[in-house]
Amino acid sequence: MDLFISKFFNKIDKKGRVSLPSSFRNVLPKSNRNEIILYKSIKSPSIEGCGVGRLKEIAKRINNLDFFSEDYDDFSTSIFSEIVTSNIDKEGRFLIPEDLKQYANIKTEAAFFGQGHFFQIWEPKTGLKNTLTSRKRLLEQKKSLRMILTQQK
Amino acid sequence: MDLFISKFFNKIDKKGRVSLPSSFRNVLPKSNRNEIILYKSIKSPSIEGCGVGRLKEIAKRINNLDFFSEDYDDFSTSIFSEIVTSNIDKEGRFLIPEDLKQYANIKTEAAFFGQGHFFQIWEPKTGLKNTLTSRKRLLEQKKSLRMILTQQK
DNA sequence: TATATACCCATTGACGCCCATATATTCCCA
DNA sequence: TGGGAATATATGGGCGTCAATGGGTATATA
Repeated sequence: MDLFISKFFNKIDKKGRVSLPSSFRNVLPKSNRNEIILYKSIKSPSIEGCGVGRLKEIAKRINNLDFFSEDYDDFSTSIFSEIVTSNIDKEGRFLIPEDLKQYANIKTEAAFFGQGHFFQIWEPKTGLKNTLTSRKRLLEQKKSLRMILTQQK
Repeated sequence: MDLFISKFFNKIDKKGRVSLPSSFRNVLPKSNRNEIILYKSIKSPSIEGCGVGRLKEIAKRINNLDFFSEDYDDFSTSIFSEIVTSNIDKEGRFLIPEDLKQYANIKTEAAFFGQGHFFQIWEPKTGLKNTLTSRKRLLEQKKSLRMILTQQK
């Protein structure tokens, strides 16, 4: 499986380490399994993460913008300076930078939610609450959801 | 990782030395890890820096501007004539020239912001303020930011 | 000679690597 | 097919290494 799916709840130890769920580790390319990138989610108080390969794609896209435009700086600043890399140790653990933990209000436990091509890290209670409201929103538009689910390609 | 990413806040000591963040040093080519170039940013009160190899890329981008426009001369002059080189010592530190420090209003601490193929050095508070306004501008065009971050190839 | 800069050494704290354990899962063989 | 062994995962902790920082001294340059 090459997608981040399912959810996991792991503890953060005294040193600040937390295990990246094993199934998530397996999504990372064999060529670079010991590094991930993390950044603040735009839409929610959570951290988003994925393999570094994605970053290179992003870099390429930004590089194609007009170098002397204001947009270039905005993208470049908001993305490159806000993204951090984190190394995964031999046991599959990594460190979440302090400011990101604060942003997501994460203290002693982290909830990992698969999102397909990336994943989110939440404070457990907040994350669970979010899945509920998220699902509720979907059910309120059940009709369109059914359309998507049953639609044939 | 071969990109300047994330942000770091380092102190400037009595001798004027400041550590180039370790991860930034690793971006510099192994062949020339003890020299960087610095110049005043055109768009903000900050210093931009990169490895000397990047000079060619800068030249190319300026060359792509309309040769007979006013911009051409202005950019060309403001950038090339202002570029300085700085040596990195054995401990990974370098000196920021006095006029550049003044331009960016840097006193005792420097904030390094990754920008992909180059980096910026800011007075910490000013730099943080800039990331906020920059992000705000982008959120006003949320769609385009999401495109860059989540778009699949 | 005075000032600036490079090299050397030292300190501190953070992080990576190694080893250990407990629990869960898979595998294998009788 | 049941049970035990091997394996994998999450978690805890010791310790060495490296990054950031401070300062002394030599060297160079004006």
